[in-house]
Amino acid sequence: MADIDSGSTSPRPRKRADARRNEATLLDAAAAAFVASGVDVPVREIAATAGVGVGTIYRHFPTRADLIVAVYRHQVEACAEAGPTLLAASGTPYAALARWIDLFVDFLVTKHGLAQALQSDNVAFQALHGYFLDRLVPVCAQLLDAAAAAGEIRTDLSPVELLRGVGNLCIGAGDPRYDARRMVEILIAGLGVR
Amino acid sequence: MADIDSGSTSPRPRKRADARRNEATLLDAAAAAFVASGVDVPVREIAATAGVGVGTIYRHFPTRADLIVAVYRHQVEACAEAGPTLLAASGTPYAALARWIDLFVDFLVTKHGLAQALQSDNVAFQALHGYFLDRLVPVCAQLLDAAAAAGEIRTDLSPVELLRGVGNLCIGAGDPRYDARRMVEILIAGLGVR
DNA sequence: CCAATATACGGAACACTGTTCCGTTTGCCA
DNA sequence: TGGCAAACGGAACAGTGTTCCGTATATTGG
Repeated sequence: MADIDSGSTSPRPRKRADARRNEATLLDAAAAAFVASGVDVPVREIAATAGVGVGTIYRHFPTRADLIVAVYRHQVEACAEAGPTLLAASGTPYAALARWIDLFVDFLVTKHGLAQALQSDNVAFQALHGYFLDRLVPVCAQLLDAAAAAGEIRTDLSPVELLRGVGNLCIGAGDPRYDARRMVEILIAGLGVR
Repeated sequence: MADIDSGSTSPRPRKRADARRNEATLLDAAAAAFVASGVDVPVREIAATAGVGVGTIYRHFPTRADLIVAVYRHQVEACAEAGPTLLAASGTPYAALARWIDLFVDFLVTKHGLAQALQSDNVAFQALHGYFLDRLVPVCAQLLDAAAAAGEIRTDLSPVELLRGVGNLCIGAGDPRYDARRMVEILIAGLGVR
């Protein structure tokens, strides 16, 4: 590469240094705030933690969903990539599916309020919903198809429905009187052919 | 305090006529608004529909949950009472449980936003949560115990968890891409012993 | 190194919630 | 019919998300 950005294919003039710094600070502050108070934490609180104004948040992340996606992108990617791996490594497709769903549940139950946000009908959260679906539905479909082809599970369930059902069951995890993992386990058990 | 209201057991001086009239009007308006816009419909909208001020709503129903409970009380009672009936009429306790859960799901999926509200951690909704639990947990427990005693289902699930799981699965019913009834059916299937 | 300027910032302001409060109205009873 | 407790209406308050624009500053051409 001859110089910093040689190709005219990169129409990105590179952001100002303070902007890049603020974006990183914001991601850290948001991640911390999400852990401490859930993904519904007030925007002003994140801004205060990061030491910036609310306007700065909205310039970097036009909607709250964009901020959430940015914070959790790595983990969602990891979950998506684990799908094929598990399919190759597990004894049966059904077992792989069960283990993959476990990963998904692990992710959700440790993100206070995320499962709830995923089901919100608020338009601001559609990007969030969309990102999760775009990234995870194909993986889920692959596992589901494999298990169905092996005759291990019922075939009348779409990947979107399964993900949504599992997401729903994870709402309110954290309450000691409600074990989301067990509920999902029962759901997955119900998937098996009699 | 010799008289005025002879029995000291009746401390209710009977409300003013306009108050009783307004309460009824309010219940009708709320029921209509819930159907049209879900249980999250703004208070001002209900007030406008009923032709009263918002203050009047809050005098009759101190929290939003009280209003929701008042609107749906009859239906919840009916669902609760159906439990023992089904247990007596069905072939097996497990079948009775499945049919009773069906009733519960029918109720929830026709009440736009109610399942979501039931899981809200907002303190104003605790009364709602509490009412549902008080009324339905004993019924669910009876069905669950009977099925467990018959050896038909796994025994490590509490009535509260089951109700909550089913409630969760009903969130977002109404979306044509998500069949809450089927998800609950799968969950109940997963309850059965292998 | 300095000035010009596009970029980014901060936070006041707006819109929309639920909820409270209190001056005004009204049904009820003596 | 007069008085008053009960009930009413809606303005006001508090807490959200989101937008907007005057101000500050990083960058860059001279």
